[in-house]
Amino acid sequence: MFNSTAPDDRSTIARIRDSAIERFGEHGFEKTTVRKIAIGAGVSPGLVLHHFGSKDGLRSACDDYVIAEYARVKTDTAEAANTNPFAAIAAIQQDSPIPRYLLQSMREGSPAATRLFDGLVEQSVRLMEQSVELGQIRPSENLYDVTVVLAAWQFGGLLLREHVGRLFGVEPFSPEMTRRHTRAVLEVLTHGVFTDSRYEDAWNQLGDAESTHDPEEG
Amino acid sequence: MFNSTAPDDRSTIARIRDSAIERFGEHGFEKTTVRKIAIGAGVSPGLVLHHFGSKDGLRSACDDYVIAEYARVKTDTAEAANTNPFAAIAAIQQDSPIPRYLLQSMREGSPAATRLFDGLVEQSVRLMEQSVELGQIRPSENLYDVTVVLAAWQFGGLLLREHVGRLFGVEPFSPEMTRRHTRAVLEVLTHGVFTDSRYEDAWNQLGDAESTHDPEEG
DNA sequence: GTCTATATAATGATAGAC
DNA sequence: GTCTATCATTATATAGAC
Repeated sequence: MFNSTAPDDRSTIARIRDSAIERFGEHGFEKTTVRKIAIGAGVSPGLVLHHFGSKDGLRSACDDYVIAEYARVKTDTAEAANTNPFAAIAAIQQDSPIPRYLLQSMREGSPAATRLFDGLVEQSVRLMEQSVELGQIRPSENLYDVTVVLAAWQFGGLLLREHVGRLFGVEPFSPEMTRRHTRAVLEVLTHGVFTDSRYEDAWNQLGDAESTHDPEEG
Repeated sequence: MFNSTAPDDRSTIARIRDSAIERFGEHGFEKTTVRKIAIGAGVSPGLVLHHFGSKDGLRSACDDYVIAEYARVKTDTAEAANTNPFAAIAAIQQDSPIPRYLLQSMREGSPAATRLFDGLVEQSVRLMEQSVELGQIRPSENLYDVTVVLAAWQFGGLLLREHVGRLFGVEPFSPEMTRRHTRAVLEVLTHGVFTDSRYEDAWNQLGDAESTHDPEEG
């Protein structure tokens, strides 16, 4: 899905960029050195800087490429995204360089992360609204907030997949992991976890009481 | 809650440790230098290494201290945790050095993060089981998996609070942020987001079909 | 315990030959 | 375009004086 380019016809610049994406995604920006990237691409360290100006320039080029590539794949699978509101980030869940890079960006808070997160939420909001009209998603007065929280949960869960895998006793990217994770997620998103609305009611009453005292807050 | 020690009676070692906790939590381990820690503690860089052996030794000492301190505070607020299953990590949600350090550890995947996450899940599992017996939490065949996922969501949402705050249009630690975030979370955990169980049913049927073919998987 | 001075290693970046 | 050689900086860590 993310490896459409054959290894032979890649230009030197493309090889450097791919080597950087792989290492930035695996070990993060700080711990990845220009030398290691050069070795991975089979070139000298000087050439890396010659082509991209600086390490930051290289990162920037990687950001652009990865986001464009992600958008391309996402468009290709748009049909699936339109039938299931949570399939939108399915492409990012697999264990390959581009999803890893995006997840690492999110972890490090790099500029690409903001673009990615905002873009995903924007799309999810549209899908949620459509799904409400189609009767698939429960209507809500706070649909936007709910969508943002769901997006944060999705990415956050991905960020902590090593921990989840460890506690499940399975490999973080194994089919077994996906199976159990999806089952638990669907259960919560279908039924919630509380037996009744006592916590929600208590919270709403708290908000009402506060706004009675001070309409500006609450 | 986390600043019970007066500034005057702190030993030099304690001041160095606190300076390190503050900077590791704020900018991460990699980007924090021994020099900056020394400046923050008002000592020379040499003294930092003299007392803790190495930067890694210092990190380890910070891990131990922070986890112990977190456990202490958590014990102090154990009553709250016993009445609401999601108050268990309330202490970590505030904007002070120890929670920030723990969150940063989680982000960087340091050893402390594993200890923290596992400990939190272990406690949450007990609370969930109690809450099911008390009729507050919906019974589930996959209660453990659900608990792990909820823990990952909680931490993950915290990790991405900058993004959530930006999309909410509020400061990441403001009362407004807490209000809207809690409201959205309670809504999802109370009602779920789907109008019916079509997705869950589809998934379960998929699992049944697979296990008919191969009982080892599915 | 605490400091200054320094060793040592690694990094991003540059210069110039080919 | 690509390399080798090198610079300047910065980092952790150590040695020894007080």
